[in-house]
Amino acid sequence: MKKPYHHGNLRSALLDAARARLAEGAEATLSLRDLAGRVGVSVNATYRHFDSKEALLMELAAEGFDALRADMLGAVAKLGAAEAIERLHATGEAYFQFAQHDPALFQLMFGREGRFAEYERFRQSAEAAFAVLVGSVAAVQRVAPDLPSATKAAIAAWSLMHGFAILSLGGYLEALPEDRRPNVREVVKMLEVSVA
Amino acid sequence: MKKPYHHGNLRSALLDAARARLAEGAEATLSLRDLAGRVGVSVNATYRHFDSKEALLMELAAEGFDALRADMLGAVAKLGAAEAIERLHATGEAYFQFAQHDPALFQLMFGREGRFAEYERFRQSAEAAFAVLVGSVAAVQRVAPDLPSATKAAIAAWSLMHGFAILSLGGYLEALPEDRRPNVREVVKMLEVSVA
DNA sequence: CAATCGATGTGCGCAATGTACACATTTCGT
DNA sequence: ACGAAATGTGTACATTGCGCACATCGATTG
Repeated sequence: MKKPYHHGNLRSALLDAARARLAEGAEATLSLRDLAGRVGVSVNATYRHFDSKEALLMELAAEGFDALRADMLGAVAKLGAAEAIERLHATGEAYFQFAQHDPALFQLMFGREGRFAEYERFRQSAEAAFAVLVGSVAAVQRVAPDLPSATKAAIAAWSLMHGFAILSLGGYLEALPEDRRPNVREVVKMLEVSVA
Repeated sequence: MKKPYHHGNLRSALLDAARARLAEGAEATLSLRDLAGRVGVSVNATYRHFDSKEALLMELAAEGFDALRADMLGAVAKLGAAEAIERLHATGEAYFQFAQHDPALFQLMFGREGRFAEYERFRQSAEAAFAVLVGSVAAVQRVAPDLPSATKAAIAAWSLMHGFAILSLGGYLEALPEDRRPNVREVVKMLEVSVA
């Protein structure tokens, strides 16, 4: 049994390999040659499935948003029936956990100075993820999700969680003794006031 | 008048060139060869002043924190005598303006997944900048800056401003109509509640 | 004042990387 | 069955960060 000329589904295989490398924290050293090698294919075969390395990373980032959305929805669902504020807490905590769980992917999703925002594919996934947050916030406010107050509060909430995630990942808080820095739960609690 | 063999102060000249390139938004395409060329020197001359490209970027990022600190202090100073809460607002707004004014530098300061945090030089500057925020927050709380409550609130405040800055720069908010997204001032106002 | 030495700069070279171009192989629709 | 579309390979090139040997210069020291 020798390996066939055609791979079968190179595209997803490449993405899998890339995800694995990211999980190893090797974002900087992620090369197409490396990916192609792992999948057992020549470098240029990758260009049949992605216009460029950027395009491949963009796809990865977009899928990251899909996963983030799923995580947040899952966390809320697991609560079953609960107060709206509890659901907001769960949403925020899921956001933070996601960042903790796959820091490199998280950085990829946000760290390119919005260069990915040009891709429709990317924007859609990012917006869908954001919509979950808006929903949670709107529920707390007991208003329709498309009201300015809901989106504004949601952006504030997103900002708070996102900033905290970045600062945590970057190690900017490690200089402080543990009792002087808030944990996720404490930060999540602040969501309610910023949403009020 | 021909140019001398020795440059005179290559180190700062390189940093200036790098800053200029960053201001042009060319973070990704910032090469040592490019910098050396602009300064009129061979590539390897740079290695007499920086151990690696990373080291050069780290220095840039550290100086970024110094500048950020100066900006925040300056904004507060310009207020003269004022309510503590006003000073906190000014601090937060200065933070955001800094990010807006030099997005590439800002990303450099935070976007490397904290890889710079290993450098003492970097950590010191970052902490000094953070100390300004802690001071502003502590003043509002009327407590000593080294109390847990002050640093915790300061981290929350930092998170909020930082997250908002990143989301703005990344263009993640541009999908929303203007009247549905908060501006800096509105976000800054939320600092008081998260600090209360 | 000249010899010397450390600091600074140059040239050449290497391995890795993204990507273009020409060509090979396979699959599929008609 | 056969030609076209899809997919993969090989070669090649420019760019990049960086190492090594050597050149140049300013300061120190006898």
